[in-house]
Amino acid sequence: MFSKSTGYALRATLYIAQKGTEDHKIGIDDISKAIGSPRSFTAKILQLLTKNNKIIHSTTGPHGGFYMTEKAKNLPVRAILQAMGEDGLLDRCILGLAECSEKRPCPMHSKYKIIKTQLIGLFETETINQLASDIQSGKVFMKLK
Amino acid sequence: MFSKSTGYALRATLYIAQKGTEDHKIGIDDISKAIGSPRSFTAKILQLLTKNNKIIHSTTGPHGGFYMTEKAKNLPVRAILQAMGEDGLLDRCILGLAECSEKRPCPMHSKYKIIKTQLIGLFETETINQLASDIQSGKVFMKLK
DNA sequence: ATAATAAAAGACAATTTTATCTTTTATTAT
DNA sequence: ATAATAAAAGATAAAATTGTCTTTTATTAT
Ligand code: FES
Ligand code: FES
Repeated sequence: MFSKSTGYALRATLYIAQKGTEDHKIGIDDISKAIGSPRSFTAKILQLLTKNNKIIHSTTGPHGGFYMTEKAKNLPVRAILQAMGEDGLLDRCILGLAECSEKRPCPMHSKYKIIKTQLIGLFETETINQLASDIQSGKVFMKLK
Repeated sequence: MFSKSTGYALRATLYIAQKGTEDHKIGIDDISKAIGSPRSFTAKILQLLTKNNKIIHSTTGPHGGFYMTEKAKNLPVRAILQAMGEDGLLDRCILGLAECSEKRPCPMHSKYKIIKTQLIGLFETETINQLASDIQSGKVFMKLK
């Protein structure tokens, strides 16, 4: 569905939401180990999330690291996709046409749009901290390998 | 969702299903113009579809080109994904975990699986010629640009 | 047989995505 | 002030995807 990068972004954000607070920040080393992603590459991705949409925050230096504000934790998961520039993917034509629209629908459109609506709804209604607390409950998981 | 290649594969196949019969084969030039895809690249992709799963057939020489048997036209659209090796995509974890399973579900799993089931069902139940005839009815479209 | 046609096959190139490594900058604690 | 820490920034590289171009092979019609 999404790119590897966006997968890392989603999982890293959920991890930070779980463990990172303003007075207990999480280092990139911890994060990349926890979610099973390449360290430096993940660092780049987190920079996007701090700059573009301020989903996560970071500080340098000792005791520095990544964390999220309570406000940001209440954002829908979709906000992460937006920060990664992959939000549009949810709206795309499943057959790869330039755009998915009612005006020039592809042969899959009428049936796919119902699914698409649910998909967008899912990313729109689920919040980052809902998912994060589900992980902490121990019933769901997030490590790659 | 799918790669560009798979998009071309889907659209090319639907075009061939519409226009190509054993005594009126369709040339790669015609196909790539019709669906708005790079000619030579599309040719490669069609080779996969002829070799791997025999979804489409082809002959060389004058009056040669691509066509489909009636049997193949009754295949589900999913068969095209399979031939392209992207069938697994439908089953993948939306957060990018190594596998999507009930045993180690990600935090999106329980809600996503309902959508996923519909998605797989859609590709499984829609047949190539159903979509192709919808295109011929003129109500739906398939050109990239 | 020969020429013409069209896909198959192969070589290569451009682009995008993913990944690694090094240097710099900001912050903290001593 | 200085050393230590950790992210930011930058440079570079590997891998995968997408795209182009040329040559070969198979088929048809003359
Ligand atoms: S136009 Fe193809 S899914 Fe909407
Ligand atoms: S495990 Fe993530 S969607 Fe099933």
